[in-house]
Amino acid sequence: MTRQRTAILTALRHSPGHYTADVIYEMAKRYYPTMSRATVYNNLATLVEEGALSKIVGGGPSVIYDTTQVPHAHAICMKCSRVEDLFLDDLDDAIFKKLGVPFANYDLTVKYICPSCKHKKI
Amino acid sequence: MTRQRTAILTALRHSPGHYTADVIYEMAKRYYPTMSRATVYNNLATLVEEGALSKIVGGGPSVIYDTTQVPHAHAICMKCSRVEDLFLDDLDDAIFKKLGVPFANYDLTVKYICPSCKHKKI
DNA sequence: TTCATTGCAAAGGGTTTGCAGGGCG
DNA sequence: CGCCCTGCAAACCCTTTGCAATGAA
Repeated sequence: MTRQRTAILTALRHSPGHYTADVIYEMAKRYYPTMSRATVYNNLATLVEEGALSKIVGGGPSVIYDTTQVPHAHAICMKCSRVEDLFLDDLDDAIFKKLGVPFANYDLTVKYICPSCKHKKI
Repeated sequence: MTRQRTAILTALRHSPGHYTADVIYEMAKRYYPTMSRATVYNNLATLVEEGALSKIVGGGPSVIYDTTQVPHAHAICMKCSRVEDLFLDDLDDAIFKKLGVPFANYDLTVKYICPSCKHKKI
């Protein structure tokens, strides 16, 4: 538990949400200005392994990290890239039934146009 | 409809499955040896847009393309990276009910250890 | 003819790595 | 005291891009 790691955790706890690694880097720098990018990537990887964060891939060029702890799905807007949490009931059971063996975790990302963007007709 | 594009389609039809862009590039070269990587990427993007292929992201550093046409989920082994198709019933409805608005498509990737790798205890 | 597509190579960009120095336990 | 973590920059690697030449319709 280093100071840098504490800074990352503090930043994330202070503003839960969906962020790219680079944004988290900027957020954490406010608590520990000399922090390096590599350290952020290291710690994010560890936090994902520990289950404290989840990765959202496929929503643009960079990975998005989600601070929500409960397993759930994501809906990402194809226009503004904003991520919405989506809690589906019984998905775990449904997967297990089909797969037949235990699984580590899942990534469910739904691509859509969010109401705000649809309204704007960008 | 260029010769290069025909070569890619022929290669994919000849061996349906889950491949990275690079593997598809190698496969297509057997039908059209002077094909360039950029052309493969171009055509894969077009085929995904048309719905003839689907992308699987998050299973390693490179995108995997799936020739299966019916919407479905994927289970990817964290050891050997092999992809298994997974057909879940009623997932579309469940997503729509929670989301409240129509969606373009979804990516559901389950991470697990496949029976073969579990057995090997690599 | 016309315009999208190809091919080549180089750029791009998020992420990872190598290694030396530092600090937690 | 030992060992993992940090920091910096360079390397990495898949993917995209720029632009001239090609060829499909």
